[in-house]
Amino acid sequence: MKLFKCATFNVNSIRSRLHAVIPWLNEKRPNVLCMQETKVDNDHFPVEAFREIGYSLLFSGNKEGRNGVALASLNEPDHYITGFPSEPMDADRLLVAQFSGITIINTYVPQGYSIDDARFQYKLEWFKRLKEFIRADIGFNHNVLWCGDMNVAPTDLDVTNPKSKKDHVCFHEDAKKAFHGVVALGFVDLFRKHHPDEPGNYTFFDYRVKDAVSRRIGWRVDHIMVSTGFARYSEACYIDLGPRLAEKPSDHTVLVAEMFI
DNA sequence: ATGGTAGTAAAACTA
Repeated sequence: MKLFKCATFNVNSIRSRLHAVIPWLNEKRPNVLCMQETKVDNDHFPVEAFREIGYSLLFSGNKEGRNGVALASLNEPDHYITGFPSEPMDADRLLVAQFSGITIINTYVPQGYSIDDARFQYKLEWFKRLKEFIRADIGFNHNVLWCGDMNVAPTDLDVTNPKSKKDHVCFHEDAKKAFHGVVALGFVDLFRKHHPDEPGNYTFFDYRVKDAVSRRIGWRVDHIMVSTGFARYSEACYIDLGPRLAEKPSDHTVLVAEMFI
């Protein structure tokens, strides 16, 4: 049995976060790091900084400097896909990498803006499209890790003041239901498996809330969802605040899964 | 908190 470590991190601009990402990656050496909100187009992704410490890179951004997903890995993937099979492809939000025996799905789910906005309906639809994509094109005949910024806090344990957030796009009942629709395909929330009933564990702290981290005002919206069969082989799942200690941290934190393979 | 900050860019827009 070997350990396969997979991490996910919304970097909020990879070029502004290299100083925090590269030292962390070089110290912890996970097999895979999924990144979201890289905010860089494919011609300007800082691949060299990753290659210097022995990581291969997949990245899929856009020309507008928004969104963007990437995947750094110790081994080259056998195969990869960016975006959905049909329009709108959202290649800057979905990246799938196939390694021997493990499929990694890296998503940056649309935030939704406001529950009365068309972008919220787009978010709900996005989960439906993801569900169909996973069901039809990926399947569960092998080990699957679905990682990323899902922009959904699944339960009351996952936000600071649940009563005040019923109409928030990341906590509205419809958002939770859409998210759970994908989960119901056969995923386990790995952080919750290892930390059942434990409140106050957050992966996102709004820059606009003063001293959010020390006051524990945050959201658990970044997740590692593991196919049910594979979830039996987990060793640990934890939030790593390491990159938060750097100057100018991201508003998100790193989430790590350790799997026996 | 009907704020707040940080990122993209080069004035708003998104989170």
